[in-house]
Amino acid sequence: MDLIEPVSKLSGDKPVIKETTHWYLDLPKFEQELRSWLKTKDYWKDNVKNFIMGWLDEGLKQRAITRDLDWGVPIPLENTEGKVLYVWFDAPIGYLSSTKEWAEKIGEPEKWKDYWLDKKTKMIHFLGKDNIPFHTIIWPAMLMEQKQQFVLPYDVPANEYLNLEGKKMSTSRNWTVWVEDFLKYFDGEYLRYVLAANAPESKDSDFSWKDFQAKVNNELNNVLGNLANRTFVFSKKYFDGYVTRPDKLSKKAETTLEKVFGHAKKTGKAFKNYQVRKATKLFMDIARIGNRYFDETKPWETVKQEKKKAEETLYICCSILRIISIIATPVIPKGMKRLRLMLDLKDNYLWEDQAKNPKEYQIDKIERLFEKIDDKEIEKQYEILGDRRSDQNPQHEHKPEIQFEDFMKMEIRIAKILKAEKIKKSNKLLKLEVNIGNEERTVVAGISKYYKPENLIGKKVPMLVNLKARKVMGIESQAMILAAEDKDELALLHPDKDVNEGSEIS
RNA sequence: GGCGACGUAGCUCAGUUGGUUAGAGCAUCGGAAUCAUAAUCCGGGUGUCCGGGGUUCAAGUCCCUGCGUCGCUACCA
Repeated sequence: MDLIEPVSKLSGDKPVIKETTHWYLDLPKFEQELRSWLKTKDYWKDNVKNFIMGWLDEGLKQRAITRDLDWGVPIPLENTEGKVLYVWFDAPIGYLSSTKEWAEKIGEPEKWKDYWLDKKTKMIHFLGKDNIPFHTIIWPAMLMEQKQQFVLPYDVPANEYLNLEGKKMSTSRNWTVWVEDFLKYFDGEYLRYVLAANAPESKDSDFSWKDFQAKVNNELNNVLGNLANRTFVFSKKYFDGYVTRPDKLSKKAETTLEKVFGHAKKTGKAFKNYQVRKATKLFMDIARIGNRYFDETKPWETVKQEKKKAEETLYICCSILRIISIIATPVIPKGMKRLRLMLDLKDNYLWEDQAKNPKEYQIDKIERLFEKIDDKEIEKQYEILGDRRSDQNPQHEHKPEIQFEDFMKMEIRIAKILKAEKIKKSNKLLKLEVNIGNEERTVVAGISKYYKPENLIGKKVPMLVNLKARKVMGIESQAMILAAEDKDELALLHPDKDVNEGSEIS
C-alpha cells in the first residue's frame, strides 16, 4: 500500500485491502529490444523521443494488464471471472481487430495481412502527448512478442495540448467544447479548418471563440470563399459560365501558376511531415495569390476592350481554385467537393491531377462556399461557456451522517500564525509556527501555492489541534489548518470579530 | 524538489542543420480599386527574440545561470 491513510472521497470510508491476482506485462524484458528499435527512429519528433527516453532511463516496470471490473473486455483464459483487460492493453489490439473485421466485410478475410504483416506498411499513430507511452512502449512490446512478425509503429507524431480560452480543457469540469454541441451551431468543417490552422504541433496552443470567428470569416470566407465567388460570378456575367483555356499563356499567368504549383508542392510536403498547420497556411496563401492576381490583371477593365485577357484571368483563377480543391481536401473535404462541383470537375481525383489543366471550365450553379459567423453567434458560445462554469459544482456528494459526539471529538481552536516559511524541496508545503493560546505548535500546511509566507504572519485561523501528529518531509506537523477549497482556489478562514488565539470553535 | 518543455510584434503563432536589414495572419492607420460574401489589393513595425553571462568571424537558434508559465511526479494530517 503506497497510500497514506487513504479515504474515499465519496463516502469517507477507509479502503479495505483485498488480495487479487493480476497478469503483468513484463516490460523490463523488452528494454533492450525497445531501445534498439527506438534508435532507428531518429526521424521522430523530439518531444516524443524525449518522453520515451525519460521512461526508459527511469527503468521500465512490470505493468498490470488486468483489472477487477464488471465491465470491459474479459480475459480469454480459464478461471478469470471478474477480470478484464486494462484499457490500454486492449485498445491498440482494436487497431488490428478492426482491420480484420474490415477485411471480412469486404469478403477478403486474409486482406488484413497485406497491412499488418507487410514490412513496407507505415503504421502511424496520431495522438496527444499523454498517450505516448502506450504507443511507443507497451504496444510495440506487445507486438514484438508475437509469433507473427507484425509491423511496429512507423511514426508517432504526438501533438501537445489545445487549451480553451487560455485555460486547460477539462471534461470533468465541463471546460470544453463538445462536438455534438458544436454541430448544433456550426458546420463541422469550420472546426476542422480552425483546428488544422492552429494545431498544437510543437507546443500547446489556444482555441478561442473569437479566434474561431476570425479565422472562419477572414480566411475561409473572405479569402477563399470570396475568390471562388468573384471568379464564378464574373464568369457567369461576362462569359455565360464558359471559361476556355487560352492558346498561349501570358507571362503574368505563367509566373502566377508557377508560384501556385510551388505552394501546392510545399503543401503536400507539409502534409507528409504531419505539419497540418503549415499545409493549411500554404493552401490559404494560394487563395491569397489568386486574389492578388485577380486584382492586378483587372478583368473588369480588360473585359471591355480585350475580352481574351479577361478570360485568361478567369481561367487562371479557376485553375487556382481547382488546385486548391485538391490540396485542401484533407482539411475541408465538404467545401472542396462543392467547389469542384461548381467547377464542373469530377469528384474522383488524385493528388497528381493538379497538373491536368482542362480545356474549359463550365460554371453553372453558384453557391456560397462558406458562411460567415456574426458576433451574436459567438456571444452565444461565450454564454454557454459561462453557464458551464457556474455549473461546475452541481451536487455535492454528502458524507454519512454523524452524531454530535463525533463532532465533539474534534478540538478546533483559533491559532495565530507566528512564523511561516517554505519547506525546501517542496513546492506545496509551508512550515508554520502557531500559537493556540497557551502553547505553540509547528504545523505543515499544503498552501504554498495560494499563500506567501510573509502574508500569513499575524493571521488568525482555525486549526484542528487534536489530530494525531505526523511527520511530513521530516517535520512533525502538530495540527491541521482548515481552509475552504474551491476548484483551483483555496481560502483560509478568519473569525468575524477579533478573538484571542486559543478560542475554541464549537 | 526531481524530470520534461515553453517564454519572438497589441493578439494568435512561424522561424529549417547557428549565416544578410527577424517573419505571417489578425488588429490598427493611410491609400487604391469596384468583379465579388462591405469582400479584395497596396503601403506603414523604434520587436531589449524573458533577463544575465559564455562559446563563435557570426546566436532568436548552441552552453551555463536567474526569473516567469505549463505538464508529469513527491510531500498537502
